[in-house]
Amino acid sequence: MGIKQLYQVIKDECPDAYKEGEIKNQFGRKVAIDASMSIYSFLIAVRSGGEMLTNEDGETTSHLMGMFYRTLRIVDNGIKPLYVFDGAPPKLKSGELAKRFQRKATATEGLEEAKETGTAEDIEKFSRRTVRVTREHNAECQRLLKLMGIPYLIAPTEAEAQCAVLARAGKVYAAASEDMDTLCFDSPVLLRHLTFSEQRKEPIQEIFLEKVLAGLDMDRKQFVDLCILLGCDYLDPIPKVGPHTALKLIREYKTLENFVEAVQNDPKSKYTIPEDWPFADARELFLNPDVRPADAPECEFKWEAPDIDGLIQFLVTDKGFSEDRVRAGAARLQKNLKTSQQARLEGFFKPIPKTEAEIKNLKRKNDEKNEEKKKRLKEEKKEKAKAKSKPRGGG
DNA sequence: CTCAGCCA
DNA sequence: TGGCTGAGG
Repeated sequence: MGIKQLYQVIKDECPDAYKEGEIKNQFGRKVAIDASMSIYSFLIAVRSGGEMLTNEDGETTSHLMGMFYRTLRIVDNGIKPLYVFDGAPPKLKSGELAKRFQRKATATEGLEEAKETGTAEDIEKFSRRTVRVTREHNAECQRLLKLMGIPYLIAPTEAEAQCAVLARAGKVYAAASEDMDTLCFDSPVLLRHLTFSEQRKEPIQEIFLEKVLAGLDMDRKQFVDLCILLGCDYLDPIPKVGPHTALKLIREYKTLENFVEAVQNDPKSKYTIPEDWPFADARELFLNPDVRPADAPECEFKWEAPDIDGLIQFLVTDKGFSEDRVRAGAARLQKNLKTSQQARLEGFFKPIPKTEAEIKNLKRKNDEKNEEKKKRLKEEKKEKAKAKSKPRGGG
């Protein structure tokens, strides 16, 4: 889910706050990945004939397939992934969870109905909506990662928030997520489309929080308020408030307190605050999430050699994977561990010293690029507006 | 989802 | 090489 429309706002308001590029540019970087979110998407996407993959005993293997091959691909690109699992859900989120549960219940009813009367596509559609990540999925993926030599940690509550802490502390370069929420948790850098960029033609987006804040001319608190207005996972959206209005409202009222008060004091206001709208709680969740500090012993992690025999036992013997493929995968892990050691020895990760003149030159080039980007976006916008504008409005 | 194999 | 398709478990 995430913050609806936030990317659009950033694109419009602060074009220098993000970069788009290839996965190769991420070589040598450590990134924190929300494991539970990934598992969810594997359960939905890794299917054959609409059904999840299973071993002979009927145990689901989609999550292991996805986790195994995606991690290999990331590692092949010289990226060092650290997976972060969700802990307990935060209290406020239980409201949202209840809603999801309800959706799941209705989807299950729908599934029964679809099985009676519907087409194969209907059945498939409903079956995808009922997906839930279980304790077992998480535990099995943790076992897999351990065998692959890939580090992971379990967050006290939300993985996204923990990823952000690690990025903020410099333990990883960025939090990798599709979810724009990560910026609200104060991750300095957010990587989007890290994985599906190669297969599809989409570029990797690299979003820089500092530049977002500068571009919007907001402090973090205002930014979080903006995101809540745009619509977050925790709260119902306010009708009639889209990206444009949300921005305008925060600029005008500065805080959600002021805005809500203004609406409630104005019987003719065109906005309606939902019945149960604990925005201060939601804000608190973003500003002070329950996380492990980055220097806690639980946040220690390192990349190790894969346990090949263990992988064969787990994936081949227990889960029915092809031995050749698993061995080939393990070899890729070993090979990349070596190349990254080599790169370190050769000083790849050391910052390259720059003279004053070089720095100045880089800055100038950067500014030029940003100007170009701004211009280009402006023109795109103009053309869009032209295409939209009606022949005559009257007046 | 990713991989492997095939074909332009 | 790169896009497409079917298999993977």
